[in-house]
Amino acid sequence: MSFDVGARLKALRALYGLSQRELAKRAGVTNSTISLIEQNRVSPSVASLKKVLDGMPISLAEFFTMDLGSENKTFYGVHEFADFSFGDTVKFRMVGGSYRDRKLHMMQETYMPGGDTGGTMLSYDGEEAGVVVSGAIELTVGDERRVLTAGEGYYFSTRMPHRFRNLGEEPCVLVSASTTTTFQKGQAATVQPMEAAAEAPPEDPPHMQMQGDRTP
DNA sequence: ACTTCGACGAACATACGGGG
DNA sequence: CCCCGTATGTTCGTCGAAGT
Repeated sequence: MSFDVGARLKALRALYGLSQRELAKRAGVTNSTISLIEQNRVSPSVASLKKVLDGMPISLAEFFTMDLGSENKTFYGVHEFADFSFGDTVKFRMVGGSYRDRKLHMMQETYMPGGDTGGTMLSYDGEEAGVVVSGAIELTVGDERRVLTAGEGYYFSTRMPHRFRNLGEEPCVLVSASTTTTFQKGQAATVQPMEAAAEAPPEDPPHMQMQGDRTP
């Protein structure tokens, strides 16, 4: 993938003044997992990366869009979406990634055959709805599970543990919208530029309001 | 159609060497 | 001695091929 997940994670970890062990402890993973991700020697799943980021006050969406600046433009061309992917099988394109104080999270999601948000079910505040554009996707929400095909849709509370998987043989494309920003635990963070992190980690980590429970 | 088995990758536990 | 990041070996789950 083109996005350097490892480098960004490393910079963010430095930004918040955390060691690999400290972040691992907060996230509930091992330090070696953090190390492997930072070296780009593994391609973490959506669920795994979210779990790691739970150790810091930053969402998945912010993780991928924090370098896009901030501008309230209205129209977005094909090449003006925020692209991020997980391995080679799950790709997201978000419109308005750079929109200031964004309240809505609108994405075009592509799941290649075998594409999976991860074995660990996702769960966070908010609601999400979507429509399958092409292909088929298996959606598990709580105890419910269904394969949705083109033209079908879904709407659920993202507090419910959920998972997307493409069990078919052709890519699945869907368009989704969620309240706040998907994968987000709090409001938009004020994150300092990556250069600042590399040069001198701030004494006070960027502040953001948290909604979920979190160990200090 | 179903089961078995091997390959593969993610994640884990642990050990190692470097730097203060 | 402690903390750090990295390396290594192991476990586990998934997937596809082969056999019944």
